[in-house]
Amino acid sequence: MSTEKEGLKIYNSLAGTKEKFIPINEGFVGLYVCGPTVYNNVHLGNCRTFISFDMVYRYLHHLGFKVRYVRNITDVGHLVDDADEGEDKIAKKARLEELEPMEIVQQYTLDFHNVLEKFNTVAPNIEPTATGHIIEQIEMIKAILDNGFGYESNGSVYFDVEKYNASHPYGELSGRKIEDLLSNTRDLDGQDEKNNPLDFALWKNAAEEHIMKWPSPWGVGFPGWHLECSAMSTKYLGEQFDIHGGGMDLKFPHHECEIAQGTASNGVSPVKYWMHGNMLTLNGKKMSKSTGNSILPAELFSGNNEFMEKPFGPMVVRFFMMQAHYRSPLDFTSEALTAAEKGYDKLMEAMRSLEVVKAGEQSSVDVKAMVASFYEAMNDDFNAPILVAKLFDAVKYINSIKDGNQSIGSADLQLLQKEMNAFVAGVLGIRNDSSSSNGKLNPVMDLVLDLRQEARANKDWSTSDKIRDGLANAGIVVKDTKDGTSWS
RNA sequence: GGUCCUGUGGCCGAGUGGCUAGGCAGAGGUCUGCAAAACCUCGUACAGCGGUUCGAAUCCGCUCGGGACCUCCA
Repeated sequence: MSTEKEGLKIYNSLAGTKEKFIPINEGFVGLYVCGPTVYNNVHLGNCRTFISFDMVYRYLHHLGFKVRYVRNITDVGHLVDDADEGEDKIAKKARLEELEPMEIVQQYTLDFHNVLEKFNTVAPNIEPTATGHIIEQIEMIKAILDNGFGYESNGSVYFDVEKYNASHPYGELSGRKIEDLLSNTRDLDGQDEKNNPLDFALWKNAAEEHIMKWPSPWGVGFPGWHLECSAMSTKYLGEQFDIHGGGMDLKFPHHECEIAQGTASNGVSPVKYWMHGNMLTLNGKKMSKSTGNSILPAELFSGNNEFMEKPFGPMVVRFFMMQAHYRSPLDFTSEALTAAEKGYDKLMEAMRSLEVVKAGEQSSVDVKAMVASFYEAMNDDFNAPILVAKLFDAVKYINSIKDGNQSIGSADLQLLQKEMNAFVAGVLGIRNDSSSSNGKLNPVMDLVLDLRQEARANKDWSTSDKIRDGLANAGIVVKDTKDGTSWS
């Protein structure tokens, strides 16, 4: 396993190229992923990012790294827009629904966990909330002020981008130049507090009627959005850690600001490898609630939506996502999902066959090379679609063994079983969702198929077909193979 | 308007300067009482136009189309 660990390459957004992954502390990985702002149900686009980084986490873990995986919950500070009176997203939703802000937070945090559980994602090791780290955020602001990269204005504190840029490149992650940013700045009302439109809030002064507010050295207020990730990643992963992930749309300004905040407070760039997942589109267009072009996971699973011809299970959706690279855009259509569903069924069927297939004298295929190709694919910047292709090579091999056209030695069979399970269930996070594991149904099916077998032995085709058609109507497919009859 | 990404066979999607992933769909075949499944065979695709090269879909330029960010967004 250690040799595979050496070969991992990661596309680093900061460098714009694939780089060999060298952890700061050998054998350990610090991984931070920007979590959701819990003011609404997560939609499928949000889920893609979390599923992508779940795969990243799973593979790192599989390689034998001890990973500390931190993913935050944003429950304060995320403003609706950038104007000074911009409303907090949580507070706005609370006002609209006449609920306490923390009721909103609770409701949508539960929804988020529930949905991710359905997608079989592994829970992060630490899931900190912004409201739980106000003190850490205040401390970080102090450090930034002490180092001369921030200023106070009317009870708010802003980050001085221009001053920072004089000594550090602001925009290095997103490839922006401060001059371009300045010339493109849109006029927003009520930005008198800032020295410069590019400056971003570290602490915002809160008005009397504001519900979510805390005392600070600068008065009563609440923390800026970008700050929470910096404060919490520093607290749990250190001033500099290995991997920071998030959606592409967070690259600017959010991640750019995190680099600036970390550097301004701690003196070091906070992250070694920046990873960005690409967007999920629906019928060719970006998912967006405002235009109605979005779909919630629950609507997808139930089939209660206007976009899909039928319901799709979470594992089919996950498999579909794994067939595309995390850095590529992916388009979600009914047709593509239907195709993915068949591929998923085929893979699951082969996984079952792999458990019952018999070992022979020797292998007709180089199984070690096959397994090596799994690692090779994933080591190349987590190339899950290539891995899936390689897994289907194995599927073909397994089916051929079953048909007696190929053979496998017992040591190789054990190896293949172990690695296939590790990659399908462990790394890709794909589990068998089919109903065939229903314990109560199994003895009934054994009986029914036994009766059908008797009829077939007597060449009583009308009876055997009646059973088969009846089962088909109930959604159960019967397959006659050389080794007997199976169903699913 | 600015910055950047992208355009692959019927569909979805990898990848590479020359050795032509994979899934789904389609055609033919083997097996089967018939099906289903499985297996075998079949598609010479890389937006368009130029250029570099012995050779490009892969590099460069332009044109057209799609997308992201620049303002909240996974």
